[in-house]
Amino acid sequence: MSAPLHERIRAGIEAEILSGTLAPGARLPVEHELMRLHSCSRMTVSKALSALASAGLIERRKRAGSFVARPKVHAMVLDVPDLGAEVIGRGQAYAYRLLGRRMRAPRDEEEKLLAGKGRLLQLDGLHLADGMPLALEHRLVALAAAPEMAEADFSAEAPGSWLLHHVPWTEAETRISAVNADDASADLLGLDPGAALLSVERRTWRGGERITSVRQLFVGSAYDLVARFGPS
Amino acid sequence: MSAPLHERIRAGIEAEILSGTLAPGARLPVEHELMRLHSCSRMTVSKALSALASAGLIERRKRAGSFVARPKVHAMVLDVPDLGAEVIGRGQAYAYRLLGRRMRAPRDEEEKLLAGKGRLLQLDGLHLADGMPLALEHRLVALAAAPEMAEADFSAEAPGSWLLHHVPWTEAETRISAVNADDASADLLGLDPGAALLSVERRTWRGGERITSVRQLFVGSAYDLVARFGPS
DNA sequence: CGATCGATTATGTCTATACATTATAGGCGG
DNA sequence: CCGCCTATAATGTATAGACATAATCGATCG
Repeated sequence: MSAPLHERIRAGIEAEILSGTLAPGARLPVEHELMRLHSCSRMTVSKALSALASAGLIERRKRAGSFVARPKVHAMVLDVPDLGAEVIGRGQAYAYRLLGRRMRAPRDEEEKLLAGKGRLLQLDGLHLADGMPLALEHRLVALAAAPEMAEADFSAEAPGSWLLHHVPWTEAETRISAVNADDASADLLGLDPGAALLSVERRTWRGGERITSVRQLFVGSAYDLVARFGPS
Repeated sequence: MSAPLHERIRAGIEAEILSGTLAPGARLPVEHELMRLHSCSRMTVSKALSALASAGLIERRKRAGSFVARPKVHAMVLDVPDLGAEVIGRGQAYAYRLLGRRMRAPRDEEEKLLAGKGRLLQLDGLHLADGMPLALEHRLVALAAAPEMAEADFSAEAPGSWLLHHVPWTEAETRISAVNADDASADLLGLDPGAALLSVERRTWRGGERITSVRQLFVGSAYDLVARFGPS
């Protein structure tokens, strides 16, 4: 019942926008009007409007007033799951099987950029759900950014999960595409060659420094990425 | 040079967090300390801290102080592009070719849910970039939510773009997966049967009312979805 | 010794006011 | 009629203070 006043004002205007009562492009009451409506000070309505503005719902223009933003390119929220947690959350047994582990020097420009001054740790593995192959993972880690990783044991915890808990990223970029399985991948995943795979490539940074680069190949029929937008 | 004071304070603390100077869990100076440091009022530092808190970078606890949040970043931002704008942005020519258009009654439970009290408009089409097939689109629109759409002309503007500008959504859910092309789809996209396709299924709402449901099949090798997280 | 309870300290909200900034509208001159 | 220019109306930033709220620490009492 007793949410803060600025929050109630914000929610009220948000509801009017989402319901369409306030159409895109519509001008909403000026701050002094809202002050009068809610019998409060200007700082309070300003706080409500600032929140709406930073959420992209309205646009504020000096001298002109505040307007409902025209919905441009919408953005959605894509969950970046810890794969293990995700599988267990679906009630399946999760396992990670390490297939290969090498420490080596960077081989090309892209890898040099990742490695920085140090060497690279290459980790190949298989994610399993209820014993069935779910995804094939090829990962490169910059040892300069995560030196402790050279000694880590990945029989219990997958590298992705280990990294998330020890060297969390602050920036990341994900590319999602579809590819046909080559013979080796198909064999490891227990599929026919040519089967459709969902490819998720992710590069992560921590304050400008590259941490890791990973490519996960999901069995197309066994995994969906889900993104959402809206009042959760 | 002269960014607002609260913004400079916010940026300063953000930088310390991202660089690791302030480690996760660390307590940061109390508001009165920051007031003294920057010779400003409490409202100003409070504004800076509020921004950091709403961005999830810090956690504020009464009586205890403010702490750098332990990073449990699970979400990234996925742009939902207007496909035409996206293609043109890459410097290619964009076209949409309507393949089929029918008005009909809902056929199953899922479609009934979408249609509401009205009928459905089914639109099948092909997105082209520089004359090459980019994606096959199968769309169902609830005419109850967008009656004007029955008369719209889709030779100039794709249905997705039309909808975005006329009946913008407020909630959406996207499922992304990979599938092998069936014979008909492969033929329309100019691919061999079995080629990997990126399947993007999206359902949208406007304040509780279903608007449209679309499945886009992208040529796997020609299109990447990109998601980002981090200080833009 | 342990549980409870109050004092203290931090954040949370709000007011009233002041001045800065900026885009617009409308007037004024050419 | 057009272009400049200024007054004005809106938001943006900041101050100082008041009271609310919540959690923690420590002291007191059973």
